[in-house]
Amino acid sequence: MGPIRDMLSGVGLTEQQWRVLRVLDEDGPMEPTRIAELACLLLPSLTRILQKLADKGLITRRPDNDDKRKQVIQISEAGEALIEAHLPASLAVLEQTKAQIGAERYEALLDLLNAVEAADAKGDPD
Amino acid sequence: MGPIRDMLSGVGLTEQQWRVLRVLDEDGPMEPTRIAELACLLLPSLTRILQKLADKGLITRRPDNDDKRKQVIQISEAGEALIEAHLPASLAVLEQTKAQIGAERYEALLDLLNAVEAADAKGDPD
DNA sequence: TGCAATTTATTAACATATTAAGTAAATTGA
DNA sequence: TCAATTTACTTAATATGTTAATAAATTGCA
Repeated sequence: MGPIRDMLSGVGLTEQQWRVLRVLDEDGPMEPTRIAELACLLLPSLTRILQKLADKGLITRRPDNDDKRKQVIQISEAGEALIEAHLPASLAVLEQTKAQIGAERYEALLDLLNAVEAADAKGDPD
Repeated sequence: MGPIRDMLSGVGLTEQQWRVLRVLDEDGPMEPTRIAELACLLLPSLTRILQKLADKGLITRRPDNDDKRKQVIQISEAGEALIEAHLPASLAVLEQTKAQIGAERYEALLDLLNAVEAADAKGDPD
């Protein structure tokens, strides 16, 4: 992910922070547990990331009225603007990588990674 | 790598510390820079890992006589004993994963990961 | 109803990843 | 020979990964 990281470092964001922002931009407001699933992060990591994104003014938080343990995280206008400004470049990097290794091999890679995850999960009683 | 990590946590080692020990056990004494290459670690990370392994008495360090910038890291007898005691279990986990996804698919996965690395390196002027 | 078990999120503690900067030793080249 | 550069390693600062502990709210069942 070197190229994408280079792009993000100019904006002062890490890859994980960027991933959280993208999830919120794509799927709308949601609680931290769901963000963690979609962004492939553990909750303790996400807690720190949300604190930083809130400090930067890229997200807002509010309590959930139905379940007071939960909160609702939402991307801010500043966050949306940031996504809009840099998403094209991000997608271009991904497309370039896919093109260089070939679309078919790219799909095959994703399949294999899922297979390994499933295999390890079988051996791991978590 | 969940299963291997579970095994190592019982010994008080992390995956990276284990990897460094294995490299030293397989290829003999060498300098930190070479260890970093073989174990896929950056030197700052390796510096701390070597400190911890030395604290545990699993490695020894001595200055290099030819080039005083370098040092020579060597696995200790305790380190060798630890490898000998747990290598079979470690290899068994790997073989199990390979068996579950299939040897051919396992090879294909390694090839694809190398392809991605090469593609990203091309786009990344580092 | 009352309480144990579960869920959600945070905090803490330790380990690694990454980048940048710093230091010492060795090499290079005029 | 000596200033400039390169190499080897360390230190520092910031961020995430991972596990465990904890607090608060909710759930479910005796």
